[in-house]
Amino acid sequence: MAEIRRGRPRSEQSRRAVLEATRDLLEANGYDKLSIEGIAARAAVGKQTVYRWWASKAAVVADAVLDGFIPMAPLSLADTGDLSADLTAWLDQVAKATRSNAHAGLIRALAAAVSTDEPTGDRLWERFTGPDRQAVIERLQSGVESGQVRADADLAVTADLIAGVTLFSVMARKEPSDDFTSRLVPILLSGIVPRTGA
Amino acid sequence: MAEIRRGRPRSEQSRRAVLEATRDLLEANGYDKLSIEGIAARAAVGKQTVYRWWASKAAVVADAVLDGFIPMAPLSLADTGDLSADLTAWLDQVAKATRSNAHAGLIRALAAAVSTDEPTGDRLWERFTGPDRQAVIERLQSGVESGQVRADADLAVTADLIAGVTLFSVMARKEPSDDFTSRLVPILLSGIVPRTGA
Amino acid sequence: MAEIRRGRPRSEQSRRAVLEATRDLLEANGYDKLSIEGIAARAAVGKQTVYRWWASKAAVVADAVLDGFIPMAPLSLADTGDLSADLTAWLDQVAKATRSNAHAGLIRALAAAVSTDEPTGDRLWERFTGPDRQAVIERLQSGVESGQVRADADLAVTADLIAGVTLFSVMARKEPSDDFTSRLVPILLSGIVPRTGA
Amino acid sequence: MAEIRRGRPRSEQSRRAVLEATRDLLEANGYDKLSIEGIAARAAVGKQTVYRWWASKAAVVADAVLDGFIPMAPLSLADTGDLSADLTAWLDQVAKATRSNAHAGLIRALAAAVSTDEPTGDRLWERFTGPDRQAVIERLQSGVESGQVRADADLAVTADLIAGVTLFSVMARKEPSDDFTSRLVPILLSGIVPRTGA
DNA sequence: TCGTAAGCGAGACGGTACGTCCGGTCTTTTC
DNA sequence: GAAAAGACCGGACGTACCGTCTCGCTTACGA
Repeated sequence: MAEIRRGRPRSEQSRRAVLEATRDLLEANGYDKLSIEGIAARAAVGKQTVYRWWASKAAVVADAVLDGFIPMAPLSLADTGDLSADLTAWLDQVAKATRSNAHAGLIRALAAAVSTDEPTGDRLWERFTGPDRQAVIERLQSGVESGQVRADADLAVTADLIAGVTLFSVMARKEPSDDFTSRLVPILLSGIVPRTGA
Repeated sequence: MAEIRRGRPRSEQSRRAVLEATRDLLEANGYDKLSIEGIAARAAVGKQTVYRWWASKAAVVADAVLDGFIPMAPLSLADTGDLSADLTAWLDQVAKATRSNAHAGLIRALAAAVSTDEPTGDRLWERFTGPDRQAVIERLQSGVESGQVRADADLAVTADLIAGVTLFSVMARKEPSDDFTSRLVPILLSGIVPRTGA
Repeated sequence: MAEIRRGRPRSEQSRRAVLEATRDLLEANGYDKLSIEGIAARAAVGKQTVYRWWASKAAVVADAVLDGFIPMAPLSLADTGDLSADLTAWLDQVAKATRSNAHAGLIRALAAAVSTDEPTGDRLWERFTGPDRQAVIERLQSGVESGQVRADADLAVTADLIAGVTLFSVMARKEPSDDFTSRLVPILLSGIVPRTGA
Repeated sequence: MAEIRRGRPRSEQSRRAVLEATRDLLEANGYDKLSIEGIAARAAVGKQTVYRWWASKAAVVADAVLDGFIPMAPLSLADTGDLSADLTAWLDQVAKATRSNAHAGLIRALAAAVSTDEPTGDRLWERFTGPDRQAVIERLQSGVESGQVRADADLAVTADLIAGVTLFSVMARKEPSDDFTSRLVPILLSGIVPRTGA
């Protein structure tokens, strides 16, 4: 069942070195000053070794992110029972994280990467936005069970709204007004709370 | 008031040639295969002439967009009196426009440009997202006057939600489900319609 | 007496494959587009197998020549008793052979190889020029015995003159004048014929 | 009449720097460790500047030789009236020069260059062997006038013999026997001296 | 009307990075 | 222990652009 490979096996050490170099250089200089040549040099690895395993700069960055070399702090979406408070707290966390220069730059870098390299972009995008989106959906689902969200609410669309507005404000480099989150949550929730009227 | 300039005045013909070349090459090969060298060559213009008037590739692209050399079809947000129908129609238009390969590529290109060049990016972003955002806000305001939207509704946040979810789906390269728009509008509206309950 | 070797014996088949690949590629692309990597690939042989047995590109080429994979037609220097006619005939043969594109290229390749790799170059040079040089000396010696060449003639120097002028005209890519050979032989002979004067 | 050149003119300083770097590196490491990359680096010149003006490594070397950056000591062929003595002296000079490691390496380098790059090779070869060959022919011609060489002697073929045997001994890396020159000259001369016999 | 001050196309300059090829070496499994 | 396979580091290849710098040539304005 296992694929039998002949010849010298891939060096795990080189793989790590490349990914670590990518992380360091990305932090230091940003995505578009990142170069394969520079990565190889810092990793003390032949350029060919990079080209052998990754198709593009975006692909290297994607692996660096996906394999956890570039820590994108996982933001926990608590479930205290109070959906509004939980969402507000989480969005404040997100706002804070994305406004930090390091992360905002990285996110824009990933946006550029996504723009440039289709297949890798897709993989990166999915892995990058997927888990958080899933967490949001699950929290909303929990809200359904506790009666804070009505049963037929469109959770997926709501999650996309949240992801979208977050992306938008990062890309726009907007200094968010302090109350942006607190203004946002009610609007989001009003789409999914149990109907109050007749 | 007007700055008096000595010496030979700037050639309008060269300016047009550069912007047209940019448009053609951007359409043909995409943003990151676009090069100043290539633009100058196709415009039959000295490289220095480009560098004299524009600070970066993103700046040239921005001018090409802003001066209408790259036609971003202006999408009209009608005011028929039925806010829900108007928004749905407009979002369908947007969805169609942004899914066309040409426009989606351009949008992602602009996203990359925004990521890369801060001051130009801001100008580009504002001019690019501003008018549509303004149109949405005005239509919502008209809804306030007609009583379809409550007076204290947070129009700006709602407009950002719309812009965000649109950007998000373009970047994600998602083929939108046919009913995405029709699922989206009720959620958006529920945040701003007059309160039905007590 | 014979060296007893342990382990798997050297593969004669690989040796032949390498030498044949060398011959083919040398014919096709010339000496300096020849690469060890290319030889190994065409011979379906590991690179290491080449490196195990040959020290350099020149060494492989040398073996290919010496083992007859690259046919350098052996030119026969007849002994009809007429030294002048024999030498003329032989030099005409040599001229014809060396002027053919295939052989001229090969000879220049060998010259380059000799320049590059000292020990192999020497071996190659000796084996390559030696036999013909020896044949010339023997024919001249036979001339001594028949009285056409005087006893104290300097046969070695004469042979070097012949080899030199041949190499020179190949390297110079000169199209030889038709009568070059017939002009050359009298001069060569005049240095070694029996003295006519007092 | 004069070619009107537009744009920035070629930098003479860069040209000199390249040729000087070539000379230095060639002396230091020999022809096949010479690299365009290395030349450009040492000359503090962009690689493209080298590629813009020279087609190959051989071409750079050729220009370096032809423009006198690589001094090939011009060997003077005196005319004392004694042809035999003059030739012997000159050949001793040549032997000494070509046996010095620096020169022998360079000559073999040029041979390799000639082998590799046809048009440049031809130019190089002609300029390199031409003047000496011409000097020999003129000295022989002078011998004709003084009666030491007979009028119908084949001076061109004799000059080729001399050049050939010189090239041959350099390529063969032969340590020349001390008396090689003194054995060579009589043979060469016997082909062209006035006939002594009937 | 003439000089001085830009702007212009052209194109060479020193550089950086590209993506590829090859040189030698090393490390597997297979024979 | 040799062989095929194939990854490793290193380094040069030749190309594409970067942003800068001269050139000779307009094209304006002000003295």
